[in-house]
Amino acid sequence: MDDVDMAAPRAARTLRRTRIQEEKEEQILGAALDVFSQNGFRGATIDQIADVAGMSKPNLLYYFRTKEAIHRALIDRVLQTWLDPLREFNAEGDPEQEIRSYIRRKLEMARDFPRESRLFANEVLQGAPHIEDELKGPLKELVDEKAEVIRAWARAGKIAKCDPYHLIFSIWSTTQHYADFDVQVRAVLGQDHAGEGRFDDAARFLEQLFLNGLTVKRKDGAAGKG
Amino acid sequence: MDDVDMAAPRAARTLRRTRIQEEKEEQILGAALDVFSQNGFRGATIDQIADVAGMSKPNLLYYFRTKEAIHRALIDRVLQTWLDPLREFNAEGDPEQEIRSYIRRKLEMARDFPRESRLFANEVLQGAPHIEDELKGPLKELVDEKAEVIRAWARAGKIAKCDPYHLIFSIWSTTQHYADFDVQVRAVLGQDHAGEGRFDDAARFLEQLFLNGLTVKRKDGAAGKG
DNA sequence: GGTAGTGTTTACCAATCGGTCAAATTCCCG
DNA sequence: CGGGAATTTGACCGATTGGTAAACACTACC
Repeated sequence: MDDVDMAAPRAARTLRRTRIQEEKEEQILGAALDVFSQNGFRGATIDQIADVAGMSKPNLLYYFRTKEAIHRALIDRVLQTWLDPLREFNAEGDPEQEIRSYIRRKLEMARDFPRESRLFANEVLQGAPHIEDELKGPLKELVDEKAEVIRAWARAGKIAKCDPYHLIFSIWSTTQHYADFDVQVRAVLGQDHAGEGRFDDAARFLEQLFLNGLTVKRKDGAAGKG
Repeated sequence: MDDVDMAAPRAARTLRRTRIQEEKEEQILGAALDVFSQNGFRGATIDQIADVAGMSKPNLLYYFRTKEAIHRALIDRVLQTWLDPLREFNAEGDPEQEIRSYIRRKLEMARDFPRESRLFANEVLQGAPHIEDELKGPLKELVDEKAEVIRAWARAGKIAKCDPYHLIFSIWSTTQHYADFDVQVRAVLGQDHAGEGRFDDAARFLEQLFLNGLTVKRKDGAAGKG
């Protein structure tokens, strides 16, 4: 291999990564997270990212040769940590407790990393043109694995029988809602919920919902369908 | 009022609406729904909309003077029908049945009008710059009203005590998920769920979730928290 | 302290963006 | 069929888009 990969960012063609490379790439990815998560891929511009990153456009393009390259690097980095909560889902643990803490962890991520959530939301919403492979490959495999865990719990009578895939979807959607639709949530709740208490309220509600549902528990246990 | 409103589309400044006006505006809004729902406001272009609508850009701009005008007309039209299911939420009905049919109606809309769902999702995700007033005004008022209904049901012991706002959020998020994150849902479910059976599965799962939760119902009714 | 990369900037490019204009065409009604 | 309004088009505009070229500045290392 005589010729270097000219498609890679110029800074990556050199052997050793310099201090400046680390710093600038960090700046760029941070700015790109801001811009891509707010405008989606098509709506984001390199100028905008360069502006937020505090550098000139050609300087930015010295580190990432194209808009796609920035987006890809960002997706790759974020996807890793994003699926961690699901990976921690433990087959040996107590089912109710596992579901409870999964919900809680996902809510914490919605609260602490809303931009990351919106980055994916934008991408998937717009047809996932850049992450199709990740969805059909690693993501599907991980979900398949965890779905089997849930199914085993249901078979063992530890939780109610239910479709494990739709259970996972419902946990994703309810928790990520507080990041992706934040402005709507805050608009509906109004000024009095200005703080971050809505995340605690959401945690309480969702734990109740997923474990007990809305039906009033009757003393004689007649709540089951007749 | 001598001078006409020059900010309005030229076609609207005339008194009688022509057949052609009706038809072309319909074409444009249909195409705009396609394009805006897939790319968001910033990511959409007039050329693209004109192309999908099968007309030239100047011709399109004869009916809607700006990109914002198309978007606004689209939002106004769609927002009306979008909130219908929530409006139908009936205080006098049976709580469990009302929640059940609300979920079902929302799922049907996710299945039959995914573009409309994605239009709003894109808009809210990107900070709702064009519909802030609608969220804080009419939407909030409608939700406030229905939240009071739910609260009354809970007080009367007809359903479990819970935060009505987060209940509504969770119904929105779980149902719209099947429209907004459709590609992800299909990627995870795989080829075997290629048809539209996933909506039926989702309906079954969500009804069970919202009414009974995941905890196994015990004969002695000990499922309630101690 | 020179020099070979490494990093940065200015100037620029073609393509696309939202939008305008005047001329050409079509439609509708008497 | 005639004529005025409604509609459509091609040519065009300045701004912005993603990206490039080359000169310039810096920095690390001998």
